Amino acid sequence: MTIKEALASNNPIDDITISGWVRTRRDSKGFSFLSINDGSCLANIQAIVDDGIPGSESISMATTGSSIKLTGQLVESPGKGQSFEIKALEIEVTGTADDTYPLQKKGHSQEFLREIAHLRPRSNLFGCVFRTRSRLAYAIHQFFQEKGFVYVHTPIITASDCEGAGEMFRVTTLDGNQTDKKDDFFGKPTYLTVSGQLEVETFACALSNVYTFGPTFRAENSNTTRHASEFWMIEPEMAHCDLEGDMDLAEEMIQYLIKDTLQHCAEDLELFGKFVDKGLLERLHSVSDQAFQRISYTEAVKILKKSGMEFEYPIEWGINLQTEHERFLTEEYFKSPVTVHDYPKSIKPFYMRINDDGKTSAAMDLLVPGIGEIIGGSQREERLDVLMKNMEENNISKKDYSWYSDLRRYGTVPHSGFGLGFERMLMFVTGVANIRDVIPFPRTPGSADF
RNA sequence: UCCUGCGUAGCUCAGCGGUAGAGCGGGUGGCUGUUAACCACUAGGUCGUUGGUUCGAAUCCAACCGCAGGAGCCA
Repeated sequence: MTIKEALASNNPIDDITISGWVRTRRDSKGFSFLSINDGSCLANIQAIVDDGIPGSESISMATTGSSIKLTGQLVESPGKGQSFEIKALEIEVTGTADDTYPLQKKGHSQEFLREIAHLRPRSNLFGCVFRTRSRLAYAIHQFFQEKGFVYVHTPIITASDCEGAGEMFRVTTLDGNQTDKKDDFFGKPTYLTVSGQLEVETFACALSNVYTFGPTFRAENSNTTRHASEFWMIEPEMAHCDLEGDMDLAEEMIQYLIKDTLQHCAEDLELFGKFVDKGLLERLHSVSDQAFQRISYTEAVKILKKSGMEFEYPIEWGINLQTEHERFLTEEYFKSPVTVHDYPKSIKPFYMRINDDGKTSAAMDLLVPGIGEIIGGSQREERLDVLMKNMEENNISKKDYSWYSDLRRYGTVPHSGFGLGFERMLMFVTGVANIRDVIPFPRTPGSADF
């Protein structure tokens, strides 16, 4: 039985077996108390082990970090702090942990725990983070599946080196002496994907509503709390959908995910609210209940200009919003998530649909307090002639991307989609400020341990 | 990649030119239905690395390495 199940019981249980890892042991003359955790939930279960029961001679080996198996009874606890506890009838120390075990009863810094990423899931904080991560992934599938979206697995190895964005990781079997790319495994240069969007568009133009959810790789040398070289991304793509519908879906999804987490990860969120981010629960409730703000890029620039704020980078129509601008909009001006739409076309990639004004693209970014951009999306250019012109202007090879323009050549439809950074969403939901602390084994420039 | 800060015991940190310290954790003993238990005793350190200044460097300077935060890029 898991500890979660045992603790959920309202009645004594005559015969119970639990297995887990010792968090603390408190010895008395004649008996010992153990706090045991198995990761099924945040809470530990307390066990009392009397001297003389089978296995009790090994109680001194049940140190912090060791693994044990207990058989006994679940009984009402005479002590304060827990309603039920286990009265052990038999104990077995499955695996010992000597005094080099790095986790202590006391709290550790997140920096230290990052260095022992193989043991940090045994800490309260990281147990909560990774249980929440699992539930959030499940909720994402549930959200799309309930709406009839089809889950598409786009390739991880790709020859599309474009989107204008991001440095890519080369995938190659060439050794140092071979230089001819024709000798490489795929006969041409290949990379790890930076986005499944272009490929998933082909499925949207067949199955209508689709989504991807998979790993994504960026070889950018970015060193921030919200960038990783390997992360997970969700990319829905909808046929017969314009930018308006795209923004509707993005906002509905964010609210759905927050509500789901509030409902199913209450115990974990309570810990985040207590130790990570005091305002977390209040913010999550307000975000899940209130309508999001929605403004055009042009309006955003006006607001920033009129704000009277001294920005390090003065805002001007035509340049991208800087982090400081985004933070001002979402954290100070609106104090809520903000969707900014219709950006200048010059700062957006070739596949985004050009608006009728000829100056802006049907693009949108969803900004949230504390993190900034959590979603980036657009309506795609569905007109063949306009797309070809965009490709020319952006120096995109028409030959390499003929399969992409074919979608406009054969039965083209208006379609839209966006990308949600999974870890950024998890950061928003948990209040954890560093992306390295919401990924089991984070990969960042200069660091790929474990 | 740029800017800033920080590397002292297993962990968190104090010391900031003159004999390396505390709390927690570990070990030993005691004690109690205990709750980050309590009490006593105890072990534990090339002060990130290399070089320089100085009679003398954990302390001042430089370079390098590592980590963190901010910026750019983005999700």
